[in-house]
Amino acid sequence: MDGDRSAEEKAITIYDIAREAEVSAATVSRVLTGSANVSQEKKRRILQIIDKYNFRPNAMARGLSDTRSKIIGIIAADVRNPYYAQVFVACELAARKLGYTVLLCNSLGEARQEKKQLEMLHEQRVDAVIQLGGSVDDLVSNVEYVELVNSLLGATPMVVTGKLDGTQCYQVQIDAMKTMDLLMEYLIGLGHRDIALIGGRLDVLSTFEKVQRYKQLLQRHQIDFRRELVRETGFYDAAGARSVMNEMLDQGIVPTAVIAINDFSAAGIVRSIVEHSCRIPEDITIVSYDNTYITDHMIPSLTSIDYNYERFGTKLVETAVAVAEGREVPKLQRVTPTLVIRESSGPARPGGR
Amino acid sequence: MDGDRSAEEKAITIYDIAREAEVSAATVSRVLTGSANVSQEKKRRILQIIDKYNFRPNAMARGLSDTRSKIIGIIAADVRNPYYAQVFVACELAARKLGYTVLLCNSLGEARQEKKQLEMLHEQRVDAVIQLGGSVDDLVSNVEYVELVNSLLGATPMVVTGKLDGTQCYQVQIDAMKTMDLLMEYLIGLGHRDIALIGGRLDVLSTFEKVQRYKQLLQRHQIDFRRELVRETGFYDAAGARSVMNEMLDQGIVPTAVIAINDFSAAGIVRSIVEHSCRIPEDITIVSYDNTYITDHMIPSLTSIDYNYERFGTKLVETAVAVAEGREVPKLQRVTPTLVIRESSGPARPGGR
DNA sequence: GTGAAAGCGCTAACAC
DNA sequence: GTGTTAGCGCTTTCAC
Repeated sequence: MDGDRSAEEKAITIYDIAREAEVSAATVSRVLTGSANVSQEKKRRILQIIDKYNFRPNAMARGLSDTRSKIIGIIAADVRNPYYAQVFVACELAARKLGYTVLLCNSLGEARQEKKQLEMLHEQRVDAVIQLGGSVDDLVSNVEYVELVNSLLGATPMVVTGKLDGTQCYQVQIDAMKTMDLLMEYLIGLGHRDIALIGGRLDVLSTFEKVQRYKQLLQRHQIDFRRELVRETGFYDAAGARSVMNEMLDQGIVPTAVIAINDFSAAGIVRSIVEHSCRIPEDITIVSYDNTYITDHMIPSLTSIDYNYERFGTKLVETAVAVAEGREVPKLQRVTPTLVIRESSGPARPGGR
Repeated sequence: MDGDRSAEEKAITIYDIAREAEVSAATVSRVLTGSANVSQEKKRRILQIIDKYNFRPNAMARGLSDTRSKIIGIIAADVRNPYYAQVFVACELAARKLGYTVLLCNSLGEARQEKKQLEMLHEQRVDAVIQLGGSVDDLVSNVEYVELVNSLLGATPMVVTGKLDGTQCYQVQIDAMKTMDLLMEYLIGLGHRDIALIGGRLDVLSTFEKVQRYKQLLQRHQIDFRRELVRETGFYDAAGARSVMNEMLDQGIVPTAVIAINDFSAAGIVRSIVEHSCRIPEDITIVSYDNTYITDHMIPSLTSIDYNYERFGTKLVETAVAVAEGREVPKLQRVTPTLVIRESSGPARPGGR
């Protein structure tokens, strides 16, 4: 019957269904939305025809009339980073439960892309946007982006995992201070005093907060802060962390423990340590952030900070949906991290400092 | 001025712009789309007002009138798997270049979700759907899904990374045979004859093809096929591969090389080997599929098959766009894999079999 | 319970 | 060049 040119077929509409069922389009719409009662008989007829053609209402037409797209836009820095992938999938699952769909964009760290994507999501009339990382991680918010967000905020509520100074964005943050507390208490409890902190950039909010907290905690435990033990790499990847760790060890600086800013960095650090013929955790303990599956795949497996991705995603989406639907939500919410202990950490080696 | 209830503001439309610029809506539309000439003066006025309000045309309304959404839907099995994450990002980048946006859904291996998502994408009137993995990987296609796809294919063209028997889907496949050729030639060239193949499920098309090819190649090189060296795990994760490898080694079966069905599996296999006090690659060589970043993060780093993700994504998207825009494209295209050699592979140990 | 008709925001003929 | 006018495919009053 229908050849290969089937792409040329006129799309079937609610009117086609109505005509064949010998009812009005309004009635078809009623059974589609369940917004009003329809007689059993007609309902049955309509449903059957819908099924016969595998008819699906055009979401654009629907969106035009009721102005709710039931779509949540998500701007992530890069889903190839398993941290974002996990948050994203958690969001998708949570959204699904609430009857929403998610639309994902990757900014790949480019501020310009971020702007374009936010505008695109707005054009798409998503009901809300969730931004995971990117410029909302900046210690000092980009003015241009703030302006754009402010101009769209009336139409499109936003929830971010960091902050955006000068905007009314909702925030769902991981408690960065708390993550450092967990790590440091654990390490210090194991007798570590020479604790390095490696990776990341200080103009990233969460990294900045971690370093601050790290210093506070050293002080609280009366451990001298050694500037040479804290190293930015500028990135959150393995290569950067590896070369910085190499540098450190080559300088004869050998901490008993190192905190990696994320699992990727940890991978690089582990390699550096192993190549310097040190054992993990006997000589050097290593712990990290994010608890992505990498932690399990490495040898030794990695002690890491977990955020409970499911809860994190749920909170992000619930907040977005609540705001989109006009309900009250606190402007700032926090997610509580936990520590997952694996093979890469142990008591400080006797020789210590 | 505008308090926190700004969400209640009426959205600004093309008519608002037109009124303020003292022109007709059509003229505004013209400058928006660039579809016709408008006098410099009016154009300037309009642009300025658009900018003033940060106005963005409603994509739904636009989509309703011209029936092109400029969106490509992507159904992936699970972006938390870096293989899919890499393909997806490659698709997103390629789509961006062609002026398209991508909408991602994760089926998470649930056939029911896949159906729902395909229907949703169709409701959204995406211009095409790209399906990465999931049921299109099945050796024998699911009848129900085939039916659904066939009913939608008229409206929504599909391109898949596997196949869907009984449909007119476009296919962009990785040449599975070729991947095995690369691996086996390399290993046999290094003197390996006891080559294990571990992980995955035989009812997955690409895995099935790999096993078939594996057998063919053994025969061609006059190496006896040893059934005990080929083990399905049912999954593509580390845990499954690890326990199967443990089993094998505990039975005293010690290949000189093992091919892991993907990088995750390789991670599990490496752990098993290390825990059995064997060295890699001196005692056992290990190679795998996908060349995700894991390969670089492991110690030793992993020799793996790469697909050139950028080219793969580009081909997927170009095919989808071409079909959506009514251009001719071959029904079946192939992507050529390459072998990336790292630390985990080397010559067969003398003791061999 | 059901149909007629208006309208959502835009684009695309069609006149002028 | 520019305005007028139909739709695009739905939902939703408003009568009946």
